[in-house]
Amino acid sequence: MARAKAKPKPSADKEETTEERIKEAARKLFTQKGFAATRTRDIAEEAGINLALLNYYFRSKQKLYDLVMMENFREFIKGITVNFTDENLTMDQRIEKIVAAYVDMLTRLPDLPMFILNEIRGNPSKIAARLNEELTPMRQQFFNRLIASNKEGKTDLAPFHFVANLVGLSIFPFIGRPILQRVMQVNDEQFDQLMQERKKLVPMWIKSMMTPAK
Amino acid sequence: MARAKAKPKPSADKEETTEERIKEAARKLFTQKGFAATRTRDIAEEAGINLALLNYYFRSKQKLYDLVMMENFREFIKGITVNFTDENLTMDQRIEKIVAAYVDMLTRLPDLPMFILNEIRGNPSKIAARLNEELTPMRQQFFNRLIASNKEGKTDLAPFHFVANLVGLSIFPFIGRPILQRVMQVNDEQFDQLMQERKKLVPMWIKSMMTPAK
DNA sequence: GTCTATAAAGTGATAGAC
DNA sequence: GTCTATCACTTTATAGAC
Repeated sequence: MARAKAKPKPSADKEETTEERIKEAARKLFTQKGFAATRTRDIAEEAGINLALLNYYFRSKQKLYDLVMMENFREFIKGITVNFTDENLTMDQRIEKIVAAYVDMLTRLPDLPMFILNEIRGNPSKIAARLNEELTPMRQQFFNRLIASNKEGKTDLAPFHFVANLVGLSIFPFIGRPILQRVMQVNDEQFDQLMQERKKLVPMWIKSMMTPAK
Repeated sequence: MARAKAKPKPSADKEETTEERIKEAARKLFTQKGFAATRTRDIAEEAGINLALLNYYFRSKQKLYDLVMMENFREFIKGITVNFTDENLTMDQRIEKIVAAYVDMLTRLPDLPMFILNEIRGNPSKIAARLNEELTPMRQQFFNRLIASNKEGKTDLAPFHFVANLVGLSIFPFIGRPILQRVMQVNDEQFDQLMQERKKLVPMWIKSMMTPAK
């Protein structure tokens, strides 16, 4: 959303443009602290540029935030949607892929889920449209497959509980990470190790939930 | 933390004092939108009083926030701690009580978990002290009991996974409620019904995790 | 494109009348 | 105790020089 690009800096390969530097600084701070708690001055400082440049490239704080927010949002649901479009997988394989995708993404971007959840809480309708737009085609596929799975007598779990459990078991440890690590006295390295374990454990647990021992 | 109490309003039973009205208005907005996004003017309006009164009763926005935050925090961990101090319960009964306590509390106070999680993310050290203080005695009891449970051959689940699963399955549906309700097309009444179901389902699932079918 | 300086608006907090 | 009016400071955004 830059106004002009007189000198797009055709310099070295790895060097990023000023516009990108600002956007990435904004993403870091917005994602960490939210819209209200982030000052444009902090973004400028983080990007190593002057405050005026921020308004030169992006018209306003709000515009910059909206841009970052939409990109974050797309990143967040990417991992989920991809693994539902592959027709050649069994339900069990799909579950394994989804859990692994979540664990990998959240290990990379630990602040993303809180950002998304806060954003949705603050602007239910704003995000809602985009959310429906992105997920609706997948939802139909998902329901059909779950119903088929039910017909085979594999489970009688309500779809809501199934999704809540799958997503909760995958995402919650990252959301509650600060509390969990402290209470359970686990360091960063151990935490990552435990999350890797969960790639195998969560699908196993999900399966055992569907066919309860009792 | 009122400065003066010249006229404590000795009026009718149900009528609340101005100080309480302000605090409850502050709790509502702070819990919903966080510290930075909440303006003292909004709190005053929500409480139906003038802005100056807020500073009369509570010295500053920060002081008022700290007060609300500590009370929220205490409320949040109350449900957990209570059910660990009762010596006359089996581990299974304890789990049932914890899940039920969470579901009931979060049905009443749906914004509490996000508030706590945001607060901890923003001020790791500030909360950390109080968190340790409140939970340390319980943690030792918990570990001992879980180890005892392991010795009986009931489970070999790592304590971290056990806690992450128990808390995640109980709390996550409330945290992800806006997304879950939309994606799964569940209305408010159905949601409450599903949460009541989980009071029985979650303990069952936790048990089945400990003795995997495979 | 990038900067300095400054306008314009927002927000927390207080003084002082009642 | 409660209000109105206002100060003091912060923060976003823009104007204009380079």
